[in-house]
Amino acid sequence: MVDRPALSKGEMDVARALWDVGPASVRSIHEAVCETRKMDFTTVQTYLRRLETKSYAASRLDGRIRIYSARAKARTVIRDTVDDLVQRLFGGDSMPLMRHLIEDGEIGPEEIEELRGMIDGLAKKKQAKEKS
Amino acid sequence: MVDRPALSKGEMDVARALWDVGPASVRSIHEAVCETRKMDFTTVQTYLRRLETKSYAASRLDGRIRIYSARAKARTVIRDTVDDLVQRLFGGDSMPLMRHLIEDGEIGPEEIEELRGMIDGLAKKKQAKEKS
DNA sequence: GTTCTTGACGTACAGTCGTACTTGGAAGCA
DNA sequence: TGCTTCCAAGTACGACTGTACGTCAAGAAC
Repeated sequence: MVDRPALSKGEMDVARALWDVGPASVRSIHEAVCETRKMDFTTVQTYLRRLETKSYAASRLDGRIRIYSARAKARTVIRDTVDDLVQRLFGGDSMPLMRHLIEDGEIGPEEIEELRGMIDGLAKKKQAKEKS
Repeated sequence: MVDRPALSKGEMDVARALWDVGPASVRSIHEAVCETRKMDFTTVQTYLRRLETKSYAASRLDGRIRIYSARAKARTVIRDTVDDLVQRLFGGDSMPLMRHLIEDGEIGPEEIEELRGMIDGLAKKKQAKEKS
């Protein structure tokens, strides 16, 4: 895959809105962004342009309206971003982050169950691999 | 507590080294940084100066050697950084991040046990709170 | 006491980021 | 058809980042 320059914070906010609302006009994306955070329309426009030059987004003109769509998958970007953070903050070991999330995060009872499930699943997968 | 401007990536690399080696000369910190990543001596110096103006570090002269020490606790910085990321990437919900870490991260058998323990602990704490 | 080494400190400088304002054309409406 | 509104596109610009280089003085070595 392409190796894209990392996203800045502001760019990430806009990218998230873009993932949320799917291919959409600047106006819609602007509205989506503003649900979380005030930002001028033209600022969003600028960010979208930058996302495009960094190959995180693509756009086409539909009449006189420009429609932006995501080019990079959210999952990939998230992976890269998190990996980078884990690297930088903990030298690559993700356990401290996990600890932090479990101990300081707001986790409800349902989520606790989900976590248990995920961990069991992981354990099972490990065992299966070991046998083979 | 003081509200400090956020750390940039480079600053964070140096801050981590500073936390690791404790109060130390630029040279020692430089060496520590370089274990993970090549960086010029004077670059480290510049970052330390910036960390100081941002109140993440303090320094004193010991003879003609300047000794830097951390002023912000690693824990705090980590919390702020992670919270910011979670906010930006998932709108504040930390579960997706957890999912990512569990599914994509390198987690050994021991760590699986540790995670189980942490989750049990959390569940117990929740229950206790509910009763009161 | 002249040269080498080590460090602090000031300065630099291009690149990126955050945040817009401005201009000019297309569409809608009075 | 002239006025108003919407949007794209260009431009701007100070702050922050990454990455150093150059200078100057203190101490070490000879």
